[in-house]
Amino acid sequence: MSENPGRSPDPAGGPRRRQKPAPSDGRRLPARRSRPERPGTGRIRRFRARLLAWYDAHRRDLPWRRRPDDAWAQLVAEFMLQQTQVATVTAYYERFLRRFPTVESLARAPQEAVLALWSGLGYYRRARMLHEAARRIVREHGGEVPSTVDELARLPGIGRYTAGAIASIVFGRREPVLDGNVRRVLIRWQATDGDPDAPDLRKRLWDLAEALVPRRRPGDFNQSLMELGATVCTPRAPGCGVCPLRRSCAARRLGLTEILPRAKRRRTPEALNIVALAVERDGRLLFVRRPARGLWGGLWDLPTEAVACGERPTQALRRLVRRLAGGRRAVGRPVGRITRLLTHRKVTFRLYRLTGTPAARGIPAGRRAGDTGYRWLKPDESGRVGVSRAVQSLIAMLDRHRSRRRFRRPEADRPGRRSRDQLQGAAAEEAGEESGCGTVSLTGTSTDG
DNA sequence: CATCCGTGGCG
DNA sequence: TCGCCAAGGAT
Repeated sequence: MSENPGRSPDPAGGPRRRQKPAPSDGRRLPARRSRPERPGTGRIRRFRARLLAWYDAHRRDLPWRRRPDDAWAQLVAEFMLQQTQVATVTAYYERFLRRFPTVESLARAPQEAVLALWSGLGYYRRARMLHEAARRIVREHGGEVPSTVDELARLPGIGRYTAGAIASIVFGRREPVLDGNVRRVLIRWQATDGDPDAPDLRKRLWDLAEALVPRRRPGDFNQSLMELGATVCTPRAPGCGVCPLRRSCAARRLGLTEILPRAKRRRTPEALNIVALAVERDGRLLFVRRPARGLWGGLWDLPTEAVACGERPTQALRRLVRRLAGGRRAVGRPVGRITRLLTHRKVTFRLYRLTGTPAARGIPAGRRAGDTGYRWLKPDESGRVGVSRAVQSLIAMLDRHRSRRRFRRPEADRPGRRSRDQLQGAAAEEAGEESGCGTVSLTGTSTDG
């Protein structure tokens, strides 16, 4: 055991060597050799044992852990959990599985129903890919979720992480996983400097994860790593005092837990201004379908128009109304505005209500290029189709606006009683506020130039 | 390889 | 308020 020729990467640099301090000035630590791990070295055995013992004592009771043998349930969970936190997913998970308890049930379902249950969860392409994966599992695998990483990774929406997770958690295969949590844990454990997204570091981390995962209980081990990252080895203020790996953690020894992993630099989100129009007729609201690709792809949307750089929102509104009403004269009354922060965009919606009932009669006179349809929905029906959180907010704002107008007494109609949204929307409208520059054209929201 | 894709929580 | 991050994958 003193010699381990095939063993690597030793997180501490070697069986007997001490960990070299990680430079905090941005230099990288010397690259370590990464080769497949042979099981059984003392350090790695301790790592596994401590982590698994901790997991057995502290694992959270999560919905998908209650049916460990249900490959379909696990697959759904893994799709939902991609780039999404556990707390967010749990609200959607049970409802989705109740509606689609089997691969076949999802494979048969119309895309509309899938997106409706995904509404608000984000990254909607995942829903379409899960849908397609279910169909292919039925068609090509007899309805059984495949058990090897190679087969899994050929399915849409399944990459190396998800394939490893399913193979290990459901089928007990010795396959590693590397997600954001595992990456952070391992980077801290070995006090690795460098860009976590750099390919060479990624490869080394995959190699390390591969070396660490045991033959026995690989799924539990992988989950324990992720669980540790999610609950103890958190990005900020990690709970090192209760960490099962604290005795062997290089970052802790070197006082680098607050520094590692090195933060990614992100661009500041780009400002994007959108006018949206509420077109009401017979108690229904007009929705248009967004193009399948791009932002909020395939979801239903209110009619929108991008505000060009330097343009007043009202100009875009006029353009939108003209396009919808086929040149008819109609006006939009400002309802309010909302702002959504996306990963790399800050989208401001200004909502208007179309006034003038005759105008709504001829709508939609034409459709935008890329739109695949439109429909009129009653308020209680909007939950049945896929809509983004932004649209949910717009609808809620419209509802508040309506009830205010219906119930308020005239003397209550003073600025102090109006919501901030409406006030801002109205103020912006009156001021003829211009859109900020630097906006890009939103896919599917072309200015139909 | 870089960029794109949503949303919510946290300090 | 604001930046960062999350059980990533596709292009």
